[in-house]
Amino acid sequence: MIPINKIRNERDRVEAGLHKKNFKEIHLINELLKIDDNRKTTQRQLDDILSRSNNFSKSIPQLIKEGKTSEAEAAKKESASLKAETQNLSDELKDIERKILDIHTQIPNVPHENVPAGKTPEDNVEVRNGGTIPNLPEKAFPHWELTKKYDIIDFDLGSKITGAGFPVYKGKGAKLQRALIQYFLDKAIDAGYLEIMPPLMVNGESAYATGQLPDKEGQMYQNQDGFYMIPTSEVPVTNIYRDQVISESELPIKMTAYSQCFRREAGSYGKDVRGLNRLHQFDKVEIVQLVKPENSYATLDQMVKHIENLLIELELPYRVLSLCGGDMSFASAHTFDLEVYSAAQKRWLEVSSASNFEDFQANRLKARYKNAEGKIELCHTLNGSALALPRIVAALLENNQTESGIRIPSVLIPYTGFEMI
RNA sequence: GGAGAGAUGGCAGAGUGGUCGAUCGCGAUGGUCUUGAAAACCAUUGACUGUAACAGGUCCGGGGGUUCGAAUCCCUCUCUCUCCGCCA
Repeated sequence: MIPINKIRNERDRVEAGLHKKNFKEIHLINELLKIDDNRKTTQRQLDDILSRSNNFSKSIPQLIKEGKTSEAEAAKKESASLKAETQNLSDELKDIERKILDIHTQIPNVPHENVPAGKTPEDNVEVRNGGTIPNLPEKAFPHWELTKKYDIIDFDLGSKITGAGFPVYKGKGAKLQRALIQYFLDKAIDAGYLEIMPPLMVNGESAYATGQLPDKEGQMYQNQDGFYMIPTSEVPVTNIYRDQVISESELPIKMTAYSQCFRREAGSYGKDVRGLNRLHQFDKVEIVQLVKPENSYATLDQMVKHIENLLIELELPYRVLSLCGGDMSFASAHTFDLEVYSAAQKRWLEVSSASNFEDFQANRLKARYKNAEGKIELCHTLNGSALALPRIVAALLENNQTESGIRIPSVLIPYTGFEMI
């Protein structure tokens, strides 16, 4: 949520930004500010009555001590009748606060000024690319055939055991998963991230704090205890700092986590979901940072470079996209997507998304720090996939296929223990 | 799952109906002293809301109740600890 004071003080900039994000309900800004004004006046009325009631209450012990029983009784009556007056006001206030929250949670974050304008993925801007797209022979196989040919990932078996989108990794397929996870974690740890192994289920408060609730409820699996299976480790990891005030010297906080991720992906269909392209359960290594506001964009660049370097070392052709306003997620102020080219499918696959949420997520999380002057401010939060496995595997299998098998990039060989599948 | 005990400021830990937003200690910050540091001593030190700044209001795990007044009494939920049961 955008801090309300920010909306108040920089209203033009906020509205222009929301427009860029293709947000249709700009009128909500006006409603929010109006109802917040209402909140303040109601709060003041209530506080005033409470204050008077408190004064009567406080005088009672003294009056009793002095033996002024009838005056004490009168004070009790005064206080009680004032208290009765507060009932309506405090109900009203609760109602107002509910409305504020309801409106507030519908307003997305404001994009950074460098975010390109646009509404659809076609409007995203390629900022750079790297690697070379391999020239595969005409009869090159898409990964879902390669996985069958070498018997390394079994989609049908997963369907039998659970359902579509829950593949079974076997033999070298399983080893390749572990190798990638280990490699990604090692690189993140080398870059100064603290490894976290979080719970794979979270409660509603956590899901709310990072913004999965209320709008993305349908995307998560929920169990009979009301817990949600995490769609990304961003949720539990970022929630470590929920309701925390940390000291400035602790920043930046850098955390990385491997986890399996669970997404219902209701409504997906067709070639987009074939093979490894879209799964209900998948593996991902995530990087998360909490930083001082003035450093957050330098941090975003640094995170994108980190992810990019992984793709370079894996020898995959990639491109970095700056997402346009309309294609960015609700909470993001600036997002870079990294895509790799899957040579047999002849398409780009998103393998990472790195975002700066500025103070939007921190405001909901209440993740704050105390600066040098002792003032409490919101942190900026960022996260990125480094990396999500399935599409990396898809591209590796397709791009590296040869007559004699699938070549493992050299950086992974120490982890896999084999050079070919 | 059953029985009992508990949850208070960064930590530790008092407080069982009336100036308690909360004693003391540790920690942290500033200062004195010192070449510097340690020690010692002095001072400051919870959050949210609100105001131009004061004032005011709210918060003692969450929610509700009793009362003029609740950290303190009652109900409820969550979590932690001890014992029993079950178990990778």
